[in-house]
Amino acid sequence: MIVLDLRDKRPIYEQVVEKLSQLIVCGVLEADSKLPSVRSLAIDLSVNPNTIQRAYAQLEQDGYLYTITGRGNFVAESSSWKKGRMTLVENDLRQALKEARQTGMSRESVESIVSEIWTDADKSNEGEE
Amino acid sequence: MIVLDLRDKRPIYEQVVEKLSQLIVCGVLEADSKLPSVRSLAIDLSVNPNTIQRAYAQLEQDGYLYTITGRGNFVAESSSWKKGRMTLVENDLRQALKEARQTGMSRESVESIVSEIWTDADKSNEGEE
DNA sequence: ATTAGTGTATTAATACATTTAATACACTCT
DNA sequence: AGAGTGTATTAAATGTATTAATACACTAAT
Repeated sequence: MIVLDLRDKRPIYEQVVEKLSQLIVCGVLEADSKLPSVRSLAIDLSVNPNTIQRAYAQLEQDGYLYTITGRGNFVAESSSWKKGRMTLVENDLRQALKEARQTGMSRESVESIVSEIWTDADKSNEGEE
Repeated sequence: MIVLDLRDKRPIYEQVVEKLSQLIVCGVLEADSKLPSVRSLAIDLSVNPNTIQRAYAQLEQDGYLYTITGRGNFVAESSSWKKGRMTLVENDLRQALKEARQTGMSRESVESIVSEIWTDADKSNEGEE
């Protein structure tokens, strides 16, 4: 389902959170569909169950999934994460734009990149070498 | 000269790198002007000299300053960091824009934020609560 | 030459976060 | 009852950040 990058210096649970939340935001994982169990995903990724549990706890905290004890973890509806995700994303964008301007990037260059991103059909993910 | 945020979970040396590089990029620190010595800045921030040295080493690596042994550290010319900084900033911006689109932010909303940032006179730094 | 100030390097000790490991418990479904 | 689920706890191993204490080489001023 997901693949870890061992060269990534971030904690494993953080990578799992990122990958799964992206799959949910993209719509690849439908609302109310069942996610892999803590133990099965741990085995799948060759990782300790505690690590997956931590990731799932974070994902639940952020509204990306809901838990039913004894049954499993399920993808939440977009209404649960839309708001929080939007503010996070907007803050990131503002920060990036500020630094771009501060570094001397022209507004035209920025507009060009915006056009590029919004034109490009549906390039789901970047090519990570 | 700079102030540390103890609530920030990032390493101290990383905060120092961020703050100083911003001062240099903004032009607050002129090229060839002398930076505080490793020891004096360490005392100023109530931190170990090794931590400052690590920050300075990183800043030199990134082209923000140059070192003359026995004399001190000095602010580098913009040509030294402009290129690397620009690619970093552009990558951050692309990533932020991709996530914004993915989350469902409209292009108009993005354009609005771009206008806001490029209109705003010269708000050097955000308000960090 | 001596002294003070500078960058640089090394080693040890401590603190903290991440991760693994081994359990144990409560719940759900069959 | 049994298998599968989420959850909680404790201990140990690992890696990084930081402090601490030195030591060395260079530069500038006297």
